[in-house]
Amino acid sequence: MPTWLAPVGCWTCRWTRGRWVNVPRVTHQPPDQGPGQAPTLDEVARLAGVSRATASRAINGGNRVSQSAQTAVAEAVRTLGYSPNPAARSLVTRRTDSVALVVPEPDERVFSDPFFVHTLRAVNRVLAARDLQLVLLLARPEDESRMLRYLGERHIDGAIVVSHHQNDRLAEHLAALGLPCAFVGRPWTGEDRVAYVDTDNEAGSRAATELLISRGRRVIGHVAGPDDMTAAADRRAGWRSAVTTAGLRDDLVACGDFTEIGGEEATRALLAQCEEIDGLVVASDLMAVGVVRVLEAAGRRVPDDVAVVGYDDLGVAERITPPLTTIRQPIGDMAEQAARMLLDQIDERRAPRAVRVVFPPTVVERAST
Amino acid sequence: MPTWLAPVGCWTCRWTRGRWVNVPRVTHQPPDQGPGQAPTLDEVARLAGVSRATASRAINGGNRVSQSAQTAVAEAVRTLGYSPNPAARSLVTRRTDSVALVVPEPDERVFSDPFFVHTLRAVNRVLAARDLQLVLLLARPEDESRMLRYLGERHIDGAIVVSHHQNDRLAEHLAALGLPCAFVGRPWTGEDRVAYVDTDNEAGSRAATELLISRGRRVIGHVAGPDDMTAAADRRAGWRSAVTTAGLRDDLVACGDFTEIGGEEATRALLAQCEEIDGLVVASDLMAVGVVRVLEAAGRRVPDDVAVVGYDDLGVAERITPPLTTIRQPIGDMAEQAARMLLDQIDERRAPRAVRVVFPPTVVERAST
DNA sequence: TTGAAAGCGCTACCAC
DNA sequence: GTGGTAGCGCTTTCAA
Repeated sequence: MPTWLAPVGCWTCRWTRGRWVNVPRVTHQPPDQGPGQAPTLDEVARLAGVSRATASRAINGGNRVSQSAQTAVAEAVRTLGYSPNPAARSLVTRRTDSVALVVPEPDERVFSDPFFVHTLRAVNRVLAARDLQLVLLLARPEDESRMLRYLGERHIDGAIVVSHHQNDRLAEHLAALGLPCAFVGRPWTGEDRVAYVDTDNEAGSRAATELLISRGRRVIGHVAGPDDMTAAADRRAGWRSAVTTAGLRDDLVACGDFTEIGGEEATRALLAQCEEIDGLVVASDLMAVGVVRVLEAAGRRVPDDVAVVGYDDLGVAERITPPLTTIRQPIGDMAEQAARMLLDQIDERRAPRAVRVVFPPTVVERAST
Repeated sequence: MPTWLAPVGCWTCRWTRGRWVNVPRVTHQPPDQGPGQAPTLDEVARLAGVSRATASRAINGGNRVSQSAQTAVAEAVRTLGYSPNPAARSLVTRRTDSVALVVPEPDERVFSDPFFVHTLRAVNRVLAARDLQLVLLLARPEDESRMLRYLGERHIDGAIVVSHHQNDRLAEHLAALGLPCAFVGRPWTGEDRVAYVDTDNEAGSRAATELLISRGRRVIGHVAGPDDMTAAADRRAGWRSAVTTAGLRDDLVACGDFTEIGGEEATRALLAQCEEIDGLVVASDLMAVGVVRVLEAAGRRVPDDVAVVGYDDLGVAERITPPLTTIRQPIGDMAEQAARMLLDQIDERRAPRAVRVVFPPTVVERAST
């Protein structure tokens, strides 16, 4: 704690008119009603003049409850300001009505990449419709075990996993737990034990490369994503397959980390390796931003000297100069699909089924090729 | 669902070598152990040859438990793969060991603004140390009631609220619920009923403006944040106070929404209103990025023709060209402090106390002034 | 140091 | 339709 910070609850240090002044803390202590003993179902029932069982039924959908009882309970609920205790409820229903979105990434990246935002929104949309609460589980490598413990304790009814890496054995762990789950992006291992959605990254990247080839480019490099993600590996494979088939160089690869900075560094490396590069297939639009920046700093015009294709098409691609040709993956649809697959498992109350759904990528041509 | 998408669980549609092929779904159904009846404390106790009470004590810190019982229980826990049922536990302890981070914002903004990332990380750091789980509650205006319900049901032990707006009466609601909470940023109303941390936004903005004045700028505009946030209002007040004191124009204000686009639009408006502007005080660095972009597009050099000061200093400011002079607020410290204030309340198990802590802003000079 | 037993607040079964 | 009642899995007295 900075030394100038007064002890909480006594003084406030305020910077006013160029100097520090101490201001006595303003405390307005409300009539200390404590943590306000919440009303229980019992009290509701009593007030409504019915039994606990009837009150419970009335509150949960009102099956086999008379109109009069229904309204009496509703009235009692309102006057008491009652809301059911979720712990008690899930103790008996064995459902928590919440679902985790597991993101095994250091949090910086999560928030800089539009990929996550889109996923999150789509998932949230599906869940909200079912009145399920989404719990975001950001697990940096160091507290992976904490996360696994949380999942194992069944705080949640199921999990959606995105951006999963090679060394987190999440798919196996979740399968072993028998916890309903769905992956966005093919897992490295255990892919036959869990449900997942993916796009055909290899085909997308191959299409990107073939586009450059058809435009007459002959020295085509690849800015790849992190080695430990399947999407990155597949995209690299797609590029390689296309350049090999065309009889072009297949050694011009540099790895980035799906960030702008990563794209910059990879491009510098590639340029140092080979000056004749006239095309670049980049594994994400965010990296492509860095790629273009470095190319222009190096005096190469895009697309005249070097044509660039990105991947994702989540908004950045069309905002930069020049607007980026890219491969679109339907993230929203994918995430929605994953959410629905999860709900299916939860509803059937059984171990995950290894369903997989693969979405098609689309080439989106703009000005960078 | 797109028409090309095969029914889940039957076929997978895969784009291979330029055309669509249907691939039969690969299903590996693990021996259906159902949702794997989790072991209970009872079974642990039986296996360890002790009573449930002793097992419970052994698991929760091991007070008043013999060494032998302790190890026997530990052993049983391990072989059974036991983990306590959180619902049952919190039913009796009346604690859920999780805390909400409430963000009443449409989710796009949350993820594009580094402010949130920094807050999130700081809060997470404090909570993880205490083994509390953070639940991110993103509440767009339309499902605010859903969020309030969630809070009212006591799924969580307390809440940290950031980026709170004028019309969500969160402070009152939380105070009324008697739910422990801490705000990051002064709430509009109910500020005498809840604990909060803030920076002295008015002083910071005044300092920014005075810096421009001391550099000889005489026509100083302000790109303000959304009207319904206290930080924006305070920063606007700081600018106004400084320009008025100096006898300068105080009508050159345009509102943005704390995004780059918002900054662009506001700048265009200001430029249209007055061509002689030679200084701009901008309420956030993110907006300042847009401001600089529009200024340069309009042929004004920064800082030669127009000097610009931002606000936040969370990384963007130093990365753009020219590096931005800005006002730094210690977000990390603020969020940490808020988290600690919340933990204090939770530990004392009583209604929130209206403690407030105000942090100082700092002028950081770079190349834009 | 231990264990029996009393709940925590709720749902769901079953007999009425 | 309704209400009594048996738990859900755990912690926490309290008496031994």
